[in-house]
Amino acid sequence: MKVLTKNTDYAIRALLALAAKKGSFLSAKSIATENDIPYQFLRRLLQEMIRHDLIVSKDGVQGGFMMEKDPDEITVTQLIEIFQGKVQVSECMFRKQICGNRARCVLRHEIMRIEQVVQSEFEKVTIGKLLRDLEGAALKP
Amino acid sequence: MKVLTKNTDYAIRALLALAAKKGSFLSAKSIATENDIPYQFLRRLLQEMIRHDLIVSKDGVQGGFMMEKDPDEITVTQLIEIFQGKVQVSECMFRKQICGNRARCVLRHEIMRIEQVVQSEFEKVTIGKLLRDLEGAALKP
DNA sequence: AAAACTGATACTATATTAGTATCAATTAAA
DNA sequence: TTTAATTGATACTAATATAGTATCAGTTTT
Repeated sequence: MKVLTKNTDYAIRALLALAAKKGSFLSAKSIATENDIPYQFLRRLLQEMIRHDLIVSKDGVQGGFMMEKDPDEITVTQLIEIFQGKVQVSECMFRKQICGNRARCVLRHEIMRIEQVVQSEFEKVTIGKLLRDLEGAALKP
Repeated sequence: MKVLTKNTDYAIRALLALAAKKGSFLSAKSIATENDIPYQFLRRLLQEMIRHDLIVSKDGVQGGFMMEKDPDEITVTQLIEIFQGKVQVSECMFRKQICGNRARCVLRHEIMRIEQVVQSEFEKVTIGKLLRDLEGAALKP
C-alpha cells in the first residue's frame, strides 16, 4: 500500500524548492534538474498546481513559477487530493445513504473514523513545516 | 486516494461471514453469493488467507472454509499487508540509510510518523470488533 | 529575429487492480 | 462406485491508475 505517489512526491519537492526561493521565478527546467524530477512530468504537475492557485507563472525568457501563498497554508492533504483524489478509505458505495450490505455499514463507521485520522495527520504537514525541518537539517553536521 | 482495495474489502466481508459461523465450513459459493463477491475472485482471496493461516479449508462435497483463529486477532492491518503490501507512505527509497535528496530525508520523518499512525489505527479494527458492531447493528430497529 | 520560457494536449509504457476460466484432485452422498 | 460438489493451482483477460515522453503554439526578454 503506497500512500504517496510520484505525483505527490514530486509536487512536494517542487513546492519546497519554490518555497525556499519565495518571491522569485524558477523555471521548470531548473526545478527538474535540481530535484531529480522528469522535466515533462513536472511541467504538468506545475500547471495543475497553478490551476489550484498554489503557485503562479510567468511566460517567456526569465519566466517560470513562483509561490505566492504562505507555505504553511499548503498541506500534504491538499496535494494528495489534487494528485490522488480525496482521501477515501474505501469506495463511494460506503458513502451512500442506504447500503445494501450490512457488513459494509459496520465497516463504514470505522472507515470514516480512520479517514479522519489520516486526513488530519497529513494536514499537520505543511510545506512550511517541511521547509523549516529541511533548513534545520542543513545546519547540522 | 483509495486506502482499501476490493481485495481487502472482499476479504473482510468473507471473514465476517466465516466468523459469524465460526466452527462450521462455508463454501466459497455461498460466501460469494451472500456477500456480493465475484466467485472466482473470492476463491483466490480465500486461498491466500489459507496460506496466511487465517482460515482452513476442507475439500470435496460439504467442504469449504472455516475460521479457527480468534477473530479478535485478525486485524485490518494484516489484511492490508496481505492484499496490498505493507503500509508505506512513500517508496522504498525513503527507507534507504543514505538518501541523496535532502528534501526526501525531511519528508521521511513525517512519513514514518504517519505510517505508524495509520497502521495503529487499522490495528484497532479487528474482525471480532467488526462482527460485534455488526451484531449490535442488527438488533436495532 | 532568436532563444528561453510556459500552456495545452496527445501519446506511450508500465504496473496495479479487478475479474474470468480451466482443469486436476478430493470427498460426501446417491 | 459413480456422480456432483467442492477446493487447489494457475493461466488468462480487461480495466484503470500511474509514470513518463513528445509536440506545437504562444509569450517575453535580449
